[in-house]
Amino acid sequence: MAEDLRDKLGAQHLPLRDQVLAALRTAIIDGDYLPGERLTEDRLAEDFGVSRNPVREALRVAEAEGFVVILPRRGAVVASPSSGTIADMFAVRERLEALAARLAAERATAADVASLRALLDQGREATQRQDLARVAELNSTLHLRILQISGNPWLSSIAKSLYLHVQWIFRLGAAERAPHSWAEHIQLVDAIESGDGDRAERAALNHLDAASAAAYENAEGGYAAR
Amino acid sequence: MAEDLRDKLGAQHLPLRDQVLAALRTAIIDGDYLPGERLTEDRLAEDFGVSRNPVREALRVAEAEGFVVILPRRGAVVASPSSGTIADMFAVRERLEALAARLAAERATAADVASLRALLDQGREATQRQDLARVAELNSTLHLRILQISGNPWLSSIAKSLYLHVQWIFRLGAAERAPHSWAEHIQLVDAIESGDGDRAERAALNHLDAASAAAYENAEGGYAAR
DNA sequence: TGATTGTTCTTCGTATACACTTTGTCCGGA
DNA sequence: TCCGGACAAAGTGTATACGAAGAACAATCA
Repeated sequence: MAEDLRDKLGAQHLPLRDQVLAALRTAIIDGDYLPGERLTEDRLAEDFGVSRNPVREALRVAEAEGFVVILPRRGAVVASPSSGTIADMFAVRERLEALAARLAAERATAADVASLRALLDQGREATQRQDLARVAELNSTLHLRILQISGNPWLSSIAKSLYLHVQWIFRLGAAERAPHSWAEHIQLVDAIESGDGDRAERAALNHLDAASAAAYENAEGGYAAR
Repeated sequence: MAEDLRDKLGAQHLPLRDQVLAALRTAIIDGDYLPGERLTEDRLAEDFGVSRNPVREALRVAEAEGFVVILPRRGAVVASPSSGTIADMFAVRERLEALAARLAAERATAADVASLRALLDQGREATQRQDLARVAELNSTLHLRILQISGNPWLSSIAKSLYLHVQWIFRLGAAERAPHSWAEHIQLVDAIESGDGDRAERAALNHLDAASAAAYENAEGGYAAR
């Protein structure tokens, strides 16, 4: 949404609130703050070495993004993704990523495809090295790249936020599926390169189905603390 | 997302920041603050009769929702929806509302259908009275109700936010299409009542196509002030 | 004319204060 | 022992003030 303005002037200054937000997100995703855990403003301020104001502003955004729940007069707690909402999430993600794949197929330039191919290569290599963390990282990068190629800012920003939640939900456990899913990625990029929107959409749906099934299995374990 | 917690205790206290956010959103949607207009914290604080703190927190959320753009060290301006992003918006909305219609068809209870029918009746009546403002309002209510019936909180919250932007984009101009779109609404509710997911999805897509075409025509005029 | 400088506006972050809620603890009485 | 209320502690919600730094703009000077 209007990135054109954003990098005019006054850019490159990262307000503290944004840094706090980023730190808070990763802390939640990484499990440093567990679902259900109470997040008092003072404590966060101390953890991040800032005053209460930046923390408060970051918390409001984190709430809008669904990472925390704020109870009036009672403060914030880390949200708890229930297995019900996992299915819901994938239902939405399926639609969105299918659209992204179609748009990407219709709009991708040769350079776009090349960058996707490069990611695939790195992924294959990392898979051989059994470097699962790296594979997971490349996995995210690939999906976000496709979103970017789709050229639809709404799609991009919404799916990006969803994607963060996906990572949160199975930061553990799903790693072992990564090598498997990489084969599906190749199909997806092939389809995008072909420029065939229908085919790309089918490939994306196929991938999402498998991922969703895996997530579901994984979710049976449960992760909450409370 | 976790509304179950929300209405436990400490509820019913609406923090100022939420009131400010609501007021800000409607002010932007209603065109009181025009796209491109500068929003200084002091001014907003004065306009709403509060201190700067609640305003700042509301602004961050408004930014996350895409209503304003914040330039570091320069402040906030009302976002400008370009006709490019209108098409993008409808592309996303199409997918999401199609999903919502399908889920609603699959999950709607008799009471749900009855509430939709009631809205249709009110809409027909308002159309006869030529009360376009009321028709537009009922239009929103209907769509949001379907989202709610879908029972998917992600879908609901994302689509709701998109919907606000739709209203923003043609708060004027699209009103005259409302009576026409009402016929499509009846098709949609019929399909939901039938419990046939495919049919509901087709009805939603049909409706969205028409709305998107109308929005596009309407958008040619342009609305920005800058 | 064009570059530089200085002033002003505004945001950003910090600190502080205080009212009000919620929560937890303690104590006395049944 | 158990209950209930008083009381204190913790934490949020809001307001206010202040200093630092960036950005915009006008005035100045070459």
